[in-house]
Amino acid sequence: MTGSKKTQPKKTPAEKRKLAFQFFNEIGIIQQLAATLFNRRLPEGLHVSHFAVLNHFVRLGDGKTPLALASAFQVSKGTMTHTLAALQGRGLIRLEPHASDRRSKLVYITEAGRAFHRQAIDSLEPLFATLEAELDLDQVIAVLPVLSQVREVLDAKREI
Amino acid sequence: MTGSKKTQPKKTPAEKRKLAFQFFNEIGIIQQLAATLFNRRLPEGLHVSHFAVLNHFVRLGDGKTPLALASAFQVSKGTMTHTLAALQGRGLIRLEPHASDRRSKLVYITEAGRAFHRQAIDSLEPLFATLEAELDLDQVIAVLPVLSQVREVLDAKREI
DNA sequence: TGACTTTGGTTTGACATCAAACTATATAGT
DNA sequence: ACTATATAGTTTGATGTCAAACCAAAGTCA
Repeated sequence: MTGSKKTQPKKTPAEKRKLAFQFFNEIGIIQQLAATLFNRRLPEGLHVSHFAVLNHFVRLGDGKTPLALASAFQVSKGTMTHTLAALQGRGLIRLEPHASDRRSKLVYITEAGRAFHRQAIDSLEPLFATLEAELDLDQVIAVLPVLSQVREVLDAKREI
Repeated sequence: MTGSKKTQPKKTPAEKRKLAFQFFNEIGIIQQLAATLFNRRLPEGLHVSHFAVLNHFVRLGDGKTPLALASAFQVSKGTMTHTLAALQGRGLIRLEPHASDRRSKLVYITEAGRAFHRQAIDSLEPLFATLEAELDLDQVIAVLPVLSQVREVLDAKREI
């Protein structure tokens, strides 16, 4: 036995490679499907990428520089400029000059931004509810550590 | 005990909800990081989406209609038209009229396409090798069934 | 058969994203 | 201090993607 609970035949390295590839394949598809469902539920003109920034602020605090955000989301500086402009245009964030570095800025979420975030979460509620009905949430949760590990390894590998 | 092997305190539904959300969060980040690394390794001007089509043909056979491909990749028809045009422009695929339905077409991979696919796989080799070195592949593989399940549920939910 | 509907694919207009060029400020080296 | 280099953010041009409008061939039904 190779440590697995199932009584499957031992896998060759090549088979493992293939399955690992399959892992990323599944990840990609899930992401694609989830993002689409997500986007559809998000209010007019708002994109997952916008929501992600607000979500980041709510979860981890605001007052970050655009560059820090770009790096956090693995997105180019230009893209972040664009995203922030959209959020600012809707009054969901506020950009302030950086006290000690006049090249830089600091980004804060506004009250409207928080409200919007809450609303977006709520609009996801029905989707989540049906997912819960059809999925074994405990299994999904059990998988989290592995995902975190993969994410960390990939994160360490990034080149930006 | 709630069925889990770990002796963690029982989770409330709200906590579970939050963790499930976290699941999609991790998925999104992994996808983002992996796609970026992928794209960087892919030869000039080629995109993961292009590679995905070739990969599909190699793994599952060619001779599919554009619509079938669009559906398989959860992408709009227009996007698929675009992707196929790019692939055809590089001579990696060949479009033929559909014998029995003159609205439709059939897409085939060319020899150049296969060669390209092989080359792309090879260029991914070093990346995969380092990933393997830093990850417990068996754990990653063990997670696949859950991912497949999630994918299926989401897939059933799609509205396109 | 002839009009209505459906369906496969393309086109169009909008937006997200990227990489690279650019501007303004900081920092370092002399 | 002065120049050279590095860094934060913006702008630009290209591409991927989407949704919706569009076109042509099928299919339907009366």
